[in-house]
Amino acid sequence: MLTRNFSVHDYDLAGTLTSGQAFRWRPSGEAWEGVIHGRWVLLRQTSPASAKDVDPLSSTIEATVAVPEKDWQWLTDYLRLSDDHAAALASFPDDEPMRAATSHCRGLRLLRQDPWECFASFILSSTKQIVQIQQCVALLCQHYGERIPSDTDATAHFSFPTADRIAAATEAELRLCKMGFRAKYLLDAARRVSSGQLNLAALPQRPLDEARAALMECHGVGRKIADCALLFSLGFDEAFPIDVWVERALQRLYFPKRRAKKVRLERFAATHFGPHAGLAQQYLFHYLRTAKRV
DNA sequence: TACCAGGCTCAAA
DNA sequence: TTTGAGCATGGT
Repeated sequence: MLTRNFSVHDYDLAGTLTSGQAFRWRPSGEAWEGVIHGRWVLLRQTSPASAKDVDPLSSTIEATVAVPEKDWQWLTDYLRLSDDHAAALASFPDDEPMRAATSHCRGLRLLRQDPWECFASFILSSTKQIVQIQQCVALLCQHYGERIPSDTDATAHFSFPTADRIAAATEAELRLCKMGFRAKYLLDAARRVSSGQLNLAALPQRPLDEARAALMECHGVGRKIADCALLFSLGFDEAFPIDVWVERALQRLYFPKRRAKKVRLERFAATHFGPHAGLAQQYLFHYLRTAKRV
């Protein structure tokens, strides 16, 4: 089967794919083109024709692949279609910033990406704009990924390179992908994963603090990058990455009168936002980046 | 031209 | 413990 429809509720596909958690999605007309676990995928969201008895939040995500699939669980997992989104929203603190963010970014969701791809991508993210991260990741895939089939083949598509493949490269070679000083960081992480010194697949079974510490053993990986990998790929829904945008949001919305240090914000986030703090964080991030005035 | 970007390391105070 | 320079690169 090359195409399958998924019924969804309160799901903003475009907002989710462009909210800075994944870097390989490109618009293709009304649809979105990307690569998930080495498969080329085209996703299109369609809303039902307006009618009184139709839930306005219900819609369909149509997925098209290039190679026939029997089992689509990989896509259900990636898009987290089985999540109880209403319960997650209900767990958020009932305060004005969260009400504004959830109202403005209706249907925003978390993705569950491949751990290595997610970790490597965020290693490349430091002091880069999202557009630049996308360009850098695309170059990395072109140089070190495997070419994969798509529906048109008008443009080449590539898988995300394995840690083994990147570990076999040199820092100078990686720098050709415009990653600058991050090349040595990516190489260090790839070597640790490739050698088995860092076992990403085992991290979900460990406590949050231990999993974070394991990732931060990699040179160039601090708490922010580790938390992104934990939240967007390893199933730690309580992880709360604090980057410049989220720090700005927390400062402006929760500590407007006095400047709070990063450690203070981390402690606040760990207790204030509940078991789905990571999703709350994504709402604040996307809200601040897309709202005209906050 | 100047500033900034989903940061982090390292040295100096 | 805290602070700030430096790191590559490209967009605005």
